[in-house]
Amino acid sequence: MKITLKNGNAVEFEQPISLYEIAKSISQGLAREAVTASVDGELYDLSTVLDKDAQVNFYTLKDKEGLNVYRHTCSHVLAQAVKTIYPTAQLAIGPTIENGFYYDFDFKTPITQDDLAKIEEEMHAIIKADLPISRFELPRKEAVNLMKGYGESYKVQLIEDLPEDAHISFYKQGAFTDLCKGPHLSSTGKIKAFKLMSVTGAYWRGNEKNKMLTRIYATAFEKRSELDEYVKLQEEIKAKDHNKLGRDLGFFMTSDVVGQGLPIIMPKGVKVMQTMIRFVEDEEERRGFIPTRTPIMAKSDLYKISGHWDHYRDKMFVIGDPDAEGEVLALRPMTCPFQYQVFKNGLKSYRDLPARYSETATELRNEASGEMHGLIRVRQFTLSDGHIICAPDQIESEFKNCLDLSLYFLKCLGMEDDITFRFSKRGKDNDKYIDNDKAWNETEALMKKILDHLGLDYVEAEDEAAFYGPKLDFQAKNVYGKEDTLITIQLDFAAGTSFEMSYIDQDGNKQTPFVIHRSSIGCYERVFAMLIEKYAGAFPTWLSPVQVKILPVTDRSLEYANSIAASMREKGLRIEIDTRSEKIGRKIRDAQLDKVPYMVIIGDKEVADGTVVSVRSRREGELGSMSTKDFIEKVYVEDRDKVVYKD
RNA sequence: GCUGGUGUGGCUCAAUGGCAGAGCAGCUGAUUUGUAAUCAGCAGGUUGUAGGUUCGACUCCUAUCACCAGCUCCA
Repeated sequence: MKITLKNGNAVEFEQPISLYEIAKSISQGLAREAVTASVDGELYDLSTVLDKDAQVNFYTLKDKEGLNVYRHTCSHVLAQAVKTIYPTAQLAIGPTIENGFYYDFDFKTPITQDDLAKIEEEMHAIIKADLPISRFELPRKEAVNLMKGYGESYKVQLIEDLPEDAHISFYKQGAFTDLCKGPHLSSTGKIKAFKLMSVTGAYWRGNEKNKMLTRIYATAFEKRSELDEYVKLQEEIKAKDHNKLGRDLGFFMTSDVVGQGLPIIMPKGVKVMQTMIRFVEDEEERRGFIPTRTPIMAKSDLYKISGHWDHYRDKMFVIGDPDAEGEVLALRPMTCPFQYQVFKNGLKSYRDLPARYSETATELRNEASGEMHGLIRVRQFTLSDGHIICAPDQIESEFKNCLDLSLYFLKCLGMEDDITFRFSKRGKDNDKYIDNDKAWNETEALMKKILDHLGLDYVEAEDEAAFYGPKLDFQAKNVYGKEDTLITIQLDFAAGTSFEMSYIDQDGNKQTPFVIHRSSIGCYERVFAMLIEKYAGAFPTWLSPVQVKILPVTDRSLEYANSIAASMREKGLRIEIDTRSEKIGRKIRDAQLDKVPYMVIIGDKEVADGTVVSVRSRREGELGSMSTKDFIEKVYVEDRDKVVYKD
């Protein structure tokens, strides 16, 4: 039989032979280091015996495949330790994830973070015992019986979902057996470095109607040093968390008496958001958008037409008792139906199309109490919202314009490489979507055509669409790797009809327009949060709340410092002067910690000269002396041209 | 909403049933200083909130609010 390797070389064997022996025949080093191998694309234990021609790739802990096997074995060690300490706990699932693994348990009495040390200790004992790990298979019925015998009802459910004729594999180490597809390491002693990270809740099968289980998150690495490095990295990441840093830098705060999901943006944060908002509004105007200013609440009638009342009433803040007589108002969760009213005011001609409406809109959504997170998920937010009402033959070019606009903003923020595209489509078995197969199929096909024309690199996602149509989502990850939608462009086949919008075409016939929902830069709170993390609070000059801090060395230079500040403010730059009677080193330190892009030191030398300033950059340190005029111009240009640092 | 954790001055943290404390920040004074922390003094707390247990509660119990992690959700 012929075994072909990754490098194209082939090895011949007379007899059936295990993957481990094959590795050994190639190199002792490989046999020592390999932890798994793929055979014709599928991963197997090294103990697997081959008896026919195959393509074989070996993987070590340097490979993602190998590391995953290692971590998955560690998850079995965790499960075994838990079963040893808590024999009544039941096992659910224990997969690997990015950077580690988890295991879900059903504990009879809940455990806490403090119990992790005890579990870790038991895991060390299991590793020290170096139990050999062996695989065996059973037919479905026997597999069910085995797991029933162990009292593992979740495992029984998992097996029962497998096909009738499936041969079900188990892995055994010592007295512990777990249902598992594998592959695994050959013994528990091969685990060198692991750490239990946290204990949280998680629904069985990810369904909130099911029981909540206890999930233990953990990670494992080949070497202790790698684990330490990972833990250290996690701490560095934490330092960038907008929810901490944003508060420390005075960008926002929360208050117990104000309420959940209602952050208060502090003066410095306002400055950053205002800078973005002004920029976005000006650029939108340049690109043909018409600004609107619509109410933040409306009668429930409006939302009934749009369909939101039926779909999302529980997520809306309703004013007045919906079941009583009289008017019921609701705070707006979106701007769409308000802007449709603008379009409906007066008869529209095809010459009025496309009608591009935009608004910096305050919106309110009653998110579930556990969903709020810093500035990323809040109950009141500011959306760069907008709707384009257009003729069907304008959809593609308008869609492209929206995409161009958002990409331009992302570029100015330095975030263009931080986003991925998601083509969000309808879910087939979800009744939240408007029931119109024909319209869905046509609109999704249209969107796909547009995206492909644009040559956009996107992933398709089922069951992520809006209830009225498919959308293109711009996805961004926060500092912990959690993904959120930043910007979205949506096609809506329903609003034209439901809101009875119309325009008169060239032939004098009444036509129903098409609607594109879109956001320029998304929700300002969210993009602000992402930016805080991206720049670790040290914004590019154009976004910095304070762009230059003027530091007089002594009181003698105060007057000159004030005159420089005045001429800089004249240019529209944001300036502060540190007039405290502190030493210059102290003033520099404080300005640096406040992440101000430029410090200008004014001492007797500068006063005597009268034309120069001494400049220090937050990023590059001391820049030396330059003419006041040149420095002001430098900062002004960085501000005007939206200069973004690429470190 | 669910599971778990946390809540002590503006911030970081002490005080494990027995007098609420420190550093930084703040204020006042002195100092007038050249590229990451000058010195001294002063002031600041109903320990998230409301109940309860106790001779006595930051500490124990109950409820509630907020924050954090995760799950679920996210027009």
